[in-house]
Amino acid sequence: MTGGKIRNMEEFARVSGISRPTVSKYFNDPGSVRSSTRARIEAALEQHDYRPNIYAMNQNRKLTKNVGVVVPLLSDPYFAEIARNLEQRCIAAGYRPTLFSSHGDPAFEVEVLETLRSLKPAGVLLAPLGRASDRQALEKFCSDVPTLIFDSSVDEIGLAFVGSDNFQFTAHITDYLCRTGEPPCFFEMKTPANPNAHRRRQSYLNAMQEFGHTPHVISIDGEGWGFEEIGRLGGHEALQKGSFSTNTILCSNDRLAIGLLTACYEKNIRVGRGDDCAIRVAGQDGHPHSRYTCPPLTTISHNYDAVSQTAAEALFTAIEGQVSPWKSTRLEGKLILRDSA
Amino acid sequence: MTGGKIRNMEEFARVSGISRPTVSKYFNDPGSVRSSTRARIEAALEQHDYRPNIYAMNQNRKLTKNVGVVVPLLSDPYFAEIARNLEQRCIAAGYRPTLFSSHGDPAFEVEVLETLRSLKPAGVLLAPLGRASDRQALEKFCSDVPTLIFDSSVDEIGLAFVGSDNFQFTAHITDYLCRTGEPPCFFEMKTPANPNAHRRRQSYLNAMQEFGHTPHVISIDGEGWGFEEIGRLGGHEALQKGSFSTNTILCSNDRLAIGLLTACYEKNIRVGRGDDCAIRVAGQDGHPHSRYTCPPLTTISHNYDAVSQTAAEALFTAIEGQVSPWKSTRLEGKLILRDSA
DNA sequence: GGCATAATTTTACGCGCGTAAAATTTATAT
DNA sequence: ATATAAATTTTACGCGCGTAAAATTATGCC
Repeated sequence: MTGGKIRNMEEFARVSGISRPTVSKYFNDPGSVRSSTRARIEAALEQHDYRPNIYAMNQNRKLTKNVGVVVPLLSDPYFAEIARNLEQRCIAAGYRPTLFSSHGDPAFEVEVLETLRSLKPAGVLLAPLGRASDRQALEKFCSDVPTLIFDSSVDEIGLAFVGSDNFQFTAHITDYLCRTGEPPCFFEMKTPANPNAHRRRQSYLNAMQEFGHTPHVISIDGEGWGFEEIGRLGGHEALQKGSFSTNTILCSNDRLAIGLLTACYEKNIRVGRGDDCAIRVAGQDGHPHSRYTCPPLTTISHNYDAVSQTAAEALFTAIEGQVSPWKSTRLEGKLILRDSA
Repeated sequence: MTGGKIRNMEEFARVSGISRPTVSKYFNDPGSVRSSTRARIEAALEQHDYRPNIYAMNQNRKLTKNVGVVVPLLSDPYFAEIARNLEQRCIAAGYRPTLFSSHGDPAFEVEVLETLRSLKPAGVLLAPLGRASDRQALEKFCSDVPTLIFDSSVDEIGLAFVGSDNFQFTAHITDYLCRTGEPPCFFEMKTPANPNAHRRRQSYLNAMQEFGHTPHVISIDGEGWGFEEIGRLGGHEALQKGSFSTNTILCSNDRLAIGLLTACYEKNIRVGRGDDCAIRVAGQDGHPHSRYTCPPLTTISHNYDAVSQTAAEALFTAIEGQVSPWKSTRLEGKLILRDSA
């Protein structure tokens, strides 16, 4: 960084001894210019640290390099983690990711999509709110912007869907619980925000039938995204009423389980698989926090890396021109055995 | 939304019967045009749902309406929560917030600032990584872009600093612990990422001296932002060695406390203030998760709302032209009594 | 060395809007 | 009604870059 400040691409082209259109081409795709030219531009870049004006760039480009990443609730570490993962993959692939959270609010989700639309992104990685989402708005957005849906599926919209195999999740952990103790009952929200919850319930019912056990589902009240509190309150009520039919409780997700663990603590009920424990509790998701609950939570974890890799690559492929029919990819989870079950 | 698609402001101006420069003025600041004109534009807006091209807008505007919000680690729900709060205040004030996480990495923090710079933001709300931050890069950025520092202070850079009063935090909770049981020892990281940790240790030492007790600090090893794991491992070691001099442990922050609680669980040590409990554990921060630990964590909470409101307003005031000398605002925290101490 | 091909340069235009200055209209006060 | 200030319109230019077409130059190959 020596020379005076470079004001625009014209000046930068002059100092690097290359024509402006070629410089423009370089910034659009460094591989599209001859390697000797690329070397000269990069040498000049070291001297002058010029960066093209992104507004002027994006105004005229047919396709920006922007990628939107939208999650339902960024304050949920699960989504924060997957968003971070996706963000890094976008950067690595030469895109400019922008992060958005719907904050659990369908109206805000629509606003986010509107904002996103005005960003003219090359593509969007969208984890919809689910049940509460404005289907029509989503559909319209997907028809305008190349959108890959992840985490939670809403019909067959967008380019494709990538997420976890919730049937496998619940079947697998139900199997584990049945083999190691009393068959589990299933603890869930009556009106879950996320459609994955329905698959999990169904998978639980299937698995129990297959194993020859009688299923038992406890559906608790509660609206919104405060799952821990919903789980805690629902747990208190269920414990009070004796709604749990066995000593083993499989929760629809980890955050619900975390709330239930708190309820158990508050009711002085010892959780775990030891002889001195009254009940076993398991979750589903492999939530970043699940390692640190007391007891640490047995759960079945998303394959964060594989989900984000598959999702990101599918989007990039589509952006770069490969058209392929809508497809749903569901990845298996991995059982994580800890002390709670 | 009736009429055909509007391509640009020219067309929109035509259908609304207003000149383009006035329409432009409206979008820049709706209050700057006569109310009758505003009404006509807004009527047209209902009919045609036109939105100005943000790239063309920002290219020419001297000052964009963009505001960057940068936190050290978005997967920490504490930062996610404060980021959400700030984001909403920006929107309410008519700005366009963009969220960034440094992901705990000083090199990435610098990259974020570079990205931000090319966004030509009107202002930035920045929570620095702290000790690991590239001071020079931060300082240079602050001299180019109106930046308000929050959460963790780095010298006297930027427009101002807004955060919590860590001295008050620790003094207050230390006082509480002393009054209700054995005086606490202090559990912290040897090389904390965040400078607030130093203030808290110092405040602990001051408070203990003032109350006439002998302070005792346990400084544990560990690098990075995986505080729970650091707290858990450090907790195991300290418990093993009998490093805790009293039955009461005040942790430098909630995440460390969460890890310590897990260690206690794993060592079968009962935590709480009941007669059957061996030790008391308290945290600091009012972390969103602290309600759901087992036992629920006694802590002293940031005033999230007040911090974000003060920070946001200070930035907006500065953006809108009010120059005022650098100032540090530190807000008091509120004690939250739960079962752990 | 000559040729086909690819890369680059030249030239020129346009994107959608901000903005400034002067002319004109409208609102407000006297 | 008239003067004055404020808002709006007209006109015109420029921002920094993408992009297209044609002309030129460089590269690889036999």
